[in-house]
Amino acid sequence: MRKFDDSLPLKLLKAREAALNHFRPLLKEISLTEQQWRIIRALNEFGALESKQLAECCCILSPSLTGIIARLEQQNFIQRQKSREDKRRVLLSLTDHAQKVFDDVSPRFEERYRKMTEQFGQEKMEEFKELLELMATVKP
Amino acid sequence: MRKFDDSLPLKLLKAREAALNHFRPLLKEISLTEQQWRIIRALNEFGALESKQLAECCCILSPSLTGIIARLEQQNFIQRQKSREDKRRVLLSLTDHAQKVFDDVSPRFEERYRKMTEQFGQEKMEEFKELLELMATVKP
DNA sequence: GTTAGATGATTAATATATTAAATAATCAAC
DNA sequence: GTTGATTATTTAATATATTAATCATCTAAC
Repeated sequence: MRKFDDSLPLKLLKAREAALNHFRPLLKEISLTEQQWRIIRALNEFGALESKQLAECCCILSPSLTGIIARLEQQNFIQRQKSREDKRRVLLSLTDHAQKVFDDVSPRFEERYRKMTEQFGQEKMEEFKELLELMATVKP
Repeated sequence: MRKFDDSLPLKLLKAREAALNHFRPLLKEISLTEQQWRIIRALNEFGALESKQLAECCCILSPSLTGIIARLEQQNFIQRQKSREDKRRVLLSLTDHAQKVFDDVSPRFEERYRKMTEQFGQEKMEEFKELLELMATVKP
């Protein structure tokens, strides 16, 4: 039978852990979790987003997002406003404070990302990302 | 600047979600979490393991493992015994019940794994796993 | 205009992740 | 044989993941 270590989910988990280790020190330094930073990055790029869209693009389930947003709002990183057309929806965006923090630290993340890519190999990284995208599309 | 979607950790997360979607229905059917199943698979292959070794090979941190083991013990899936040589260590192994459950359902997991591999492509999968292993070795 | 069903967000309950601290046992040096 | 550092595990505190259920709003059909 297939060996324990020959498991795609496990290999994906271990690879992700290794990748994250490149950024954890920086995240700790600015006191943000991986998920919080992902959300801030998304809102920086897309501007205001509805909760559902944010959950979708950050790969975070709605119930988790509710809590994460509440804490980010508490820390003055995110502001919420209800949509006027559809009162069920909530629009989320970065505060000026969050934007400033992002602009300050994102170059340092970029630098670490560059180093990680360099270590791994530029071409391999391209190939790797393509395979990851392909796997993300495989339906059960 | 690099786009939001061009993030290796995010791609790894999405690929892993997609991969797990092939097995979630089965896990739900037998009322085991992904982590619980991973631990059972490990103990099936390696026999008795110490907590630390189990954490290492399952990529689960010790404090998480403590809780997971407690629940698996509660459900009569795992038995613990303290090492006589080193009273700090705990030896973990599958109960007969767990072994029986594993033997019963593992073929169904194997079948789904086979289908997933087939959908993704056999050769691509090989290549993919090699890149994943390589990434797992990259140090920050 | 009402109503049944669908949808977006939240709440609740339980499981896991993460970091720091505590506990207990071992080991190494003296 | 004590002491001090190290190691394996657990506890504590907080954050996130997952599933089910709730709540409010909206939409479509009547």
